[in-house]
Amino acid sequence: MERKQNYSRKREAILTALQKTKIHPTAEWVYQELKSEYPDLSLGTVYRNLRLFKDEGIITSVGVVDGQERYDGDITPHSHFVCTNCGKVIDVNDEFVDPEADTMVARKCKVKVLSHSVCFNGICMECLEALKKAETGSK
Amino acid sequence: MERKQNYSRKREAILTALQKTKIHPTAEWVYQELKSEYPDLSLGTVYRNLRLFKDEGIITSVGVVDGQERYDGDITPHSHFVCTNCGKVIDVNDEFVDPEADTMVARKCKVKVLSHSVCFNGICMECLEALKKAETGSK
DNA sequence: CTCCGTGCAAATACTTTGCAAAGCG
DNA sequence: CGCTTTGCAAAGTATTTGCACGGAG
Repeated sequence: MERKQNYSRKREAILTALQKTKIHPTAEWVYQELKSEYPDLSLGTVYRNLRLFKDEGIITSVGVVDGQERYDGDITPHSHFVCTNCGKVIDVNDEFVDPEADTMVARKCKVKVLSHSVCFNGICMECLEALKKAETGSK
Repeated sequence: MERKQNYSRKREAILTALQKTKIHPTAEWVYQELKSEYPDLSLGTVYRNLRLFKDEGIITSVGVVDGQERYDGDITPHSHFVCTNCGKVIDVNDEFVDPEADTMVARKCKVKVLSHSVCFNGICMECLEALKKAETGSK
């Protein structure tokens, strides 16, 4: 049973890369990240496996930011902050939603609620500083 | 020197179409909807104007569902439910987030929070029934 | 041999953009 | 007239898919 050699090494690596980072990467980022270690890795494989993981529920998606899907290897319940300026995604380690919300929505809308997500939008610290600098510089 | 834009019937129509519906449509839907009244309308114009409205803040986006952006002409604070089976988007007329959440996130993450959104995911009533029917039918 | 995972490239799907023409004021 | 808006089509970008090949059992 020691087919850890070549059995699904790339697949494993894709999952690990995703779980190791906190930047909520795009498929392209994962591809670039692993390219040096797996020079023959193809972008299609990354997409295929990310999709597979998502279907299996072992990873999740933050949604599409600036046209690219952002994946998250952390499936524990938490919220996200997305910078509308640079697209950065930051974890917010809190749940701001009423614990009864899912049930309430299910009853009121007559639907089956499987999950919910909270996303804050705004400007991250780095962009705030950069914008401030640009402003004072130009005026 | 007011920056008033030129009046445009098509632009007006695109906005009105969006505000009149509750289905949180795609650009394509808006295009199809207006095509009969404006036979020479082009999809590019729809995209251009939706983007314009969004930048102006007079419409908003629910996000990308199944690869297509879903727009919302209703900018009053409310939540959404998205059916993961058929992609339908339903308004949930409640705010489940702690009113202090934005401030808390801003302080904790050292960012500027401009807005937040809550999205519930699950199966809508129609899909539930269809799935149930298919199940009993096949067994 | 069979199966699964993959590289590669072509295909697809959605959205944006360049440009000339048309429209508003 | 100057400026905005549009149609059209081409371009651009992200993602998916078809197919044959390679490795493992």
